[in-house]
Amino acid sequence: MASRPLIKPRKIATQQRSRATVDALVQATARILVKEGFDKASTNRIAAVAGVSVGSLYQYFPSKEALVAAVIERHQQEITQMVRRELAGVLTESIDKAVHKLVTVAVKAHRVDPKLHRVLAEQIPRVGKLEKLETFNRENFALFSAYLERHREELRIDDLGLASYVCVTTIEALTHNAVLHDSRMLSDQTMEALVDEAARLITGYLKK
Amino acid sequence: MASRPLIKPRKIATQQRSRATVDALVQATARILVKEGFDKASTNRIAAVAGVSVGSLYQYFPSKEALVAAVIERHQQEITQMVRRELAGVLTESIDKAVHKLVTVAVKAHRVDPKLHRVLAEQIPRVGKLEKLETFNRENFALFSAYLERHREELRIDDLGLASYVCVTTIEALTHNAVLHDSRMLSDQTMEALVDEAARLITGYLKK
Amino acid sequence: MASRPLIKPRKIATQQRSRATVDALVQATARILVKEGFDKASTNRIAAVAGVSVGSLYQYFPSKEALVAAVIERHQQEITQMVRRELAGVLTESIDKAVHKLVTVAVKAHRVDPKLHRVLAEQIPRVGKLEKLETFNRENFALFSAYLERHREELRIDDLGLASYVCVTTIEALTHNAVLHDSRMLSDQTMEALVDEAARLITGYLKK
Amino acid sequence: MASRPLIKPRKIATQQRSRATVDALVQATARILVKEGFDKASTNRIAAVAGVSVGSLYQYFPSKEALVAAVIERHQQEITQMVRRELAGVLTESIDKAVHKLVTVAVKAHRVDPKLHRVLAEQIPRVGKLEKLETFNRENFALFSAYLERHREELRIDDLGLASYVCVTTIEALTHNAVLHDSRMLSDQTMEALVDEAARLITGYLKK
DNA sequence: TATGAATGAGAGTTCATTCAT
DNA sequence: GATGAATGAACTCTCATTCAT
Repeated sequence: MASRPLIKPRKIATQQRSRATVDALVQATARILVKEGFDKASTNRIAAVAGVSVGSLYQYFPSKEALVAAVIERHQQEITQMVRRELAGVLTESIDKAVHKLVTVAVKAHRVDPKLHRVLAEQIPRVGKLEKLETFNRENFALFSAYLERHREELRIDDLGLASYVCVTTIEALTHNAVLHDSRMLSDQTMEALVDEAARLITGYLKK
Repeated sequence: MASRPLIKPRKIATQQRSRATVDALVQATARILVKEGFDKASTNRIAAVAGVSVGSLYQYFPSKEALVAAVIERHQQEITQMVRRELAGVLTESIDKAVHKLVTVAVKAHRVDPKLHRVLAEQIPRVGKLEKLETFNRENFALFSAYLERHREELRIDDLGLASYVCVTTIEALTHNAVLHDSRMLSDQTMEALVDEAARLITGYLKK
Repeated sequence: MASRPLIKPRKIATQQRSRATVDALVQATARILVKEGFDKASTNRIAAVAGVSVGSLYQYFPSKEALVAAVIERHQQEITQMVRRELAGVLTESIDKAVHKLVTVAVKAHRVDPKLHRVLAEQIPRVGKLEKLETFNRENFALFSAYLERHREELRIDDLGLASYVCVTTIEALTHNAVLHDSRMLSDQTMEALVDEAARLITGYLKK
Repeated sequence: MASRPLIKPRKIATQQRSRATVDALVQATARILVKEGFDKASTNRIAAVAGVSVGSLYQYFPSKEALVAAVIERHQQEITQMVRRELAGVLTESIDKAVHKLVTVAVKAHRVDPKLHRVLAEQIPRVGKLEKLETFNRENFALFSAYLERHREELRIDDLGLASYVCVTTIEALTHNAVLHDSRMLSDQTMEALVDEAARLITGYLKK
């Protein structure tokens, strides 16, 4: 994008190419997963869709598992970034607002790529190094703990870790199921209602 | 057709043998799933562990999928029976008691065969006719709705279906995760604490 | 059919039952072959359709091959009987008439059970003891030879065996193909034309 | 893309390897069919005999059926090429000569690979996309029709299609049976006699 | 004798992975 | 590096046949 000198180090060109190949592979994998399901996502097929050879695939990913892991990670990161963005400044907000925002963001997180999310959640066997898909847990657990810590005196909390666990797990479950399974039946209106209910559930639990 | 005392009809002998084979197969499947994971559960291996031939397997189960489905169903039924037993009479109990009981039962349900439950939840690709594992949903959803209906005036409920969804999903998620993932870290004491917290969460949500 | 004494020897009853079972099996085989093809004709399926157990099937037929052979033989015999009936007295007829009758009968023979005939001809691998399906050959070869012998002086024949071979093979081929493959396209009228042509072919060849 | 002398494009090297594999597979199939019959021609066995892996087999042939089809096609093409070569110029020849040549060629066609021809004709179930083996029909039907058309005035023909059908079918049947079944008994001398008889049969039928 | 549950060799096929080019 | 042909273990499933009841 910036003006470039006439000679670029080959290494960078190479790295760019590598990067492009890796991206293409991850994207192809995600695409096949969404469109045809895990069963159809063979390495040969992935390579073909990515426009590279199987050999190249194995140049960049040591196994099929690693490829799927990359898809999961990429998806996770997209979500994490979005959540971080949306939740900036939440620490200083009131409980009601904060919790409502949290739930809203959780819904939004599941809507980043719901089809992919569903496939990852339902079709990928959690075996080997393939971790559980955690939309709203790891990083957000910390965030939530921090919030609780900060507002501790306003809240009715004994065990902070336990409370965080309860809240984060609950929000994750409610929004995950709502978005990924019942979304056809759920109008935006009902979704709002659900968000409100979930917020009330958590708020009631936390407040003194 | 004539009365033949002392001699059992062949059909029963037959049914017994069949039944034994079917049982052996389902058990073998569950055992392999637990001990070695879904990947290792090939039809030949299952038959071998069951002590029958692959042919017999396919005499009773049209596909590998059907076998796994049978394992799921059997597990589901064990849980359902236990839940039914434990929850008899819950309809007439107070909210506090009822909800506490519900959460306690949910924990117990996940402890029926936690290893199997975990494999079923995490390693079985939800593809084809293989439904989601629902420990605490379908039948219990109805039960919960009935409870809420009955105690409606004592409660703060707008949308009964929505409230049921929120409660059932929440209890399921909290207990599922606690039992199946963090159980190593969770002492019985902490578990009790969790149950209390979950109960408080739900109770606070429902009460006026 | 005749009036029967009150007591029949059990052996006969048994024989009748056996006979009935055998018939049922052969019929079931033929039926499955016609309706679903050779691939679907497994011994278990045949037994089921015949209303007996696989065990019984093997009581009467040592192998699947034997069963198919029985179907072929039964079909062959039906044809042979029909041909014999229709061709009685042909020996004394004139060449024109005799040959025309022969061709007509050949067509009729292929129409005894054309669907079965086609399956037997096309789907049954001629392996082991399974012979070629010969509608119009073995017995009729002899008959034809006899005719030629008898009318030798009217005919232009060097090698009687060779002439028989030529005629019988030709008639068989022309009628077989016409009836079994092109019968949809062939109107009765065209069929008649074909019969006439075939007759002319053979007659021209035989006559001085 | 640039001209690269002395270096063959990779594609060709690749194509050569592929081609060799495909050839080996088709040859192996034919060999097994001839030597051991259709029953023994399993895909694994074919691959083994071809000196490649089953995986390679399925890289080039989508099914066992496709492999057999390839053998049939290859055989058919060999025959077709031979027939075309031998029959060049037949259109302008006299009836006697033309018909005699035709029959002679038909015999020769069946002698291209008689054992294979026999297996293909007798053991391959005509199921799915596997067509009838037609040594002397499709293309030659057209050729024969053309001949009759051209010589129509010299001949006694009403229905040209019908006449072609009669002649082609007859020649095919006579030579097929003679070469493939009775060839042990048939000396070259008898074979010549048969050819003469067949030619006389057809000629007599066509001539005015 | 009839039954049908049980057998198990073997079929066709797939696919993650390797490696010569 | 990139290619893609080749690999082959492993899988699901079938079916002619046997044999305990």
